[in-house]
Amino acid sequence: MLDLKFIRENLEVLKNKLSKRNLEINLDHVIEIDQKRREIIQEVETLRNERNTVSEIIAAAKKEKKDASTEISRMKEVSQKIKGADTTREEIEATLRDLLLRIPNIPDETVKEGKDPSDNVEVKRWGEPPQFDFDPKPHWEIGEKLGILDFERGAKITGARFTLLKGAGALMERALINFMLDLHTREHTYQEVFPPILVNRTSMTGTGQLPKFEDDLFHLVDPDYFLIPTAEVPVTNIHQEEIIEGKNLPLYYTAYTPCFRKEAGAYGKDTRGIIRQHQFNKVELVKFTSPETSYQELEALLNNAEEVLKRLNLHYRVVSLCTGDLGFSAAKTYDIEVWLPSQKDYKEISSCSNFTDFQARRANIRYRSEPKSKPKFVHTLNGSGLAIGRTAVAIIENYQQKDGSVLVPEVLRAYMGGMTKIG
RNA sequence: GGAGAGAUGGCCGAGUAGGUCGAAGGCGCUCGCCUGCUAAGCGAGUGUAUGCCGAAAGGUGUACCGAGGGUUCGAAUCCCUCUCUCUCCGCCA
Repeated sequence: MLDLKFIRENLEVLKNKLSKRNLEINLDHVIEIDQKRREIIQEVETLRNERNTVSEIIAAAKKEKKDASTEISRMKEVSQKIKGADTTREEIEATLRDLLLRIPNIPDETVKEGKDPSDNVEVKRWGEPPQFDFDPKPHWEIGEKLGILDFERGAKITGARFTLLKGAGALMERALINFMLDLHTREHTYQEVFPPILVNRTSMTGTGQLPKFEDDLFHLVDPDYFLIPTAEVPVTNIHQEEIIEGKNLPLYYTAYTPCFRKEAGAYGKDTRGIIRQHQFNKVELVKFTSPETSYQELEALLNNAEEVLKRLNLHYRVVSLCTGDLGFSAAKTYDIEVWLPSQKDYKEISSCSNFTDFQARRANIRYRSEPKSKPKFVHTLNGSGLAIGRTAVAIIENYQQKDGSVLVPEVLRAYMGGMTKIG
């Protein structure tokens, strides 16, 4: 959410900046509603002031046992007026809030203007694609043959885009989770948390999934809860409605959770294999920082996520998303894309973003730089560190052997009971 | 799921025959005084949000006593609904 005052005072600049995103936003309407809101507030407050003043007179009169019936009947009318005006005020404020919640974050200055993913900027590359003296197979063929990925049974148990992991496949999933959590907690000083994976409407609104993207979420009707699409939601909301002491910033959290996405609008995309599932595992990195340090913290967070791929010795590149491809809540985003031999292309495996004060304002997460100073909004950041399923895909494809087996990356062996090869 | 208790300012905790309560008192914190250091003591101050006035200091209006609604000229106080916390019982990984 953007600051209403900021919108009011920087309307033209803001229009220009938001126009770089690939969507329509009507800010004039917001200004118009805000104007109405301010007028009605004035009206209500003037009436209330009258009521409060006369109430004291009535109280004094009653105490002295004097008659106050004239004032009382006059205040009856005033109260009626207050009621009416207040209802109008509430309606206007609800409308305004809903409008504000649907305005995306402002892209950072350093984000390139562009329409779609083709305009994203590659900022770095690490390692080399592996060379094969045979035709590398896609992970679903390898996985099925090895008996570690079972698509038919996943679909039978639940439906499309659900997969059953078996044996070494399940083991590798667990090993990857542990490996990543250990790396981030022991070497990158993140605190491990395990949050609820069902959250309420307020939390979803706080991080920006609601009200605009309800169709992408799995929703429980009774109670009115949602399955998280990413650990970003519960972890960022840890400090919802809190004032953090400045000396405690920055805060680093890491969490493993399953994630659930409807993938509405992705029909026909990545239908084979486990690239795009309704349920997948992810280790997430979340930071709460002061506004001054958030961009350098973003670079550090990106490095922390990259480190996972380096240790697994998987070739990847990093791209900086252009304004048209930037997510709703983000001011700046780096995607890490890992090399997939079967596609001869890079596939997103992590997305690291600075949300500046956008989520903090929605979720009301503030900090005090000095013990007595006025609370200000923190900056929130997060990134995948990494998506587990897609990491498994990358390992299966990049470490595949001619005989159909898959070598286990060195760092993972200790986590898999010393296993060096699957198959 | 059943029965009961509770939710007040940074914390503890008063305040229920409705009116001058943004809210006693204590703790904590800040500033000052005092004491050869520390402690104790004394004095003053100490919530948030937002509008208006002011260069600023500050002044002033409005709202907030878990949330929402109702009764009333007027609600922390009365009524209803909800949420959360605690205790006991049941069930359960």
